[in-house]
Amino acid sequence: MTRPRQPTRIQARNRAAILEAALDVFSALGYRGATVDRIATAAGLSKPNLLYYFPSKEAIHEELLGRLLDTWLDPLRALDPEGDPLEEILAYVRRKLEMSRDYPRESRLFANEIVQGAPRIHAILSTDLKALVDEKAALLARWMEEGRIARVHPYHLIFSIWSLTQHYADFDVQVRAVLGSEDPFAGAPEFVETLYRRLLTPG
Amino acid sequence: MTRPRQPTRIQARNRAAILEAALDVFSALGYRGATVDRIATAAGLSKPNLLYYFPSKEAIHEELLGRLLDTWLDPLRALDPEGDPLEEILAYVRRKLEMSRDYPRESRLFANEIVQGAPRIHAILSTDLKALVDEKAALLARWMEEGRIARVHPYHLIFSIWSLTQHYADFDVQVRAVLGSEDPFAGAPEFVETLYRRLLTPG
DNA sequence: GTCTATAGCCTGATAGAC
DNA sequence: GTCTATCAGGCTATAGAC
Repeated sequence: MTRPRQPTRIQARNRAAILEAALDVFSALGYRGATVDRIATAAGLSKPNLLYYFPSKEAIHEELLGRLLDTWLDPLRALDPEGDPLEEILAYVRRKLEMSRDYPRESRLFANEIVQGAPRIHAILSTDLKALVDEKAALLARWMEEGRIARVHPYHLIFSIWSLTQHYADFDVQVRAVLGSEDPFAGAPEFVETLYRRLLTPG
Repeated sequence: MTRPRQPTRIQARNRAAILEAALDVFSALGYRGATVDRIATAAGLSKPNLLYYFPSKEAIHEELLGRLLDTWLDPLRALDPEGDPLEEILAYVRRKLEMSRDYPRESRLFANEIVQGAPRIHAILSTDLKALVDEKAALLARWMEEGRIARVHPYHLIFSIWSLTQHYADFDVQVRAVLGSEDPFAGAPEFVETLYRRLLTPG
């Protein structure tokens, strides 16, 4: 009853375990700091066994990045031209903040990659990502021209949302060191909502 | 005419060259990605010769971090209780943005360290950095109570300044990939100034 | 599919001549 | 002070038994 073409349940489970473990290790130590042995142990496998499922450390990293980039940009894609401008933007900000809270490893995986010059995803950034941002920046500019939100540089507006929200994931250690016992995600949502309301309310 | 206690000119020059080269390499590749050989070559020295000046790769990294952290926090220290609140904050924001433009390597050195959990400077973050931020957050809170700037969470206000300004250095590749040929630092100062004016103007 | 053993490379650091 | 040569350890990846 072996199925030679379709991945077996064991294969699917092991590949998933490897990717989960790799996300843990890559996001915490960066590409160079992560070792195959460490990922394998975290996934409950031996090192050669891990390399039976993926041809190389590089391949695991690539698959992780590609697979997660899409999800990561979903909230921006969801920015709806038909919705209320300010509410759409605030929903985007909120969603991004929730992702920093709930998926900090994903955020740090990208942060690690980009701080070091994005050697593996640079092509995607200047094609797919640029195209998406161009589209949404045009939408923001239209809303501004219609007077429905205040006029600011649309690209820098998007950058500000990225940086403000991802900061809580990427610089988590620093934020917590400064705040002490206070939970960062207690005050953050109210702060960013206030910020974007005041920045974008027309008039 | 050798001076056994005082560093000679050659020593001083070589140590400086090593630190300069190390900043280049560490900030671009992270601690693990940087190799002693690469730093040595960039400094115009052989690997053993570099290790004549510094006992280890770790020692170079530590000296860099310690030496730069102070400079990095100077703009926050300069926040003047006697000045005009909004203008003081805007000056701080502007100075931070200039540092991202003029010293992006320093920003990325810290970003690399912090994203990976700040293993080497965590103690400093929760003592010195926390103390400084506590002091300045108290100042901000006082200004808010006096009604001289609008009321927001002072710590998150500081985090927002850090993240917004350093984003242009740390995520430089992404920002440039999205903007294409447009210079990020053309639109950024006006954007952040508008943002903080609208956020903090009382009323 | 999973293991032990190991090849082969790279890296941090040292030895020792000059 | 600076070099060449080299060691010792850690790493990715593979070989080959089961």
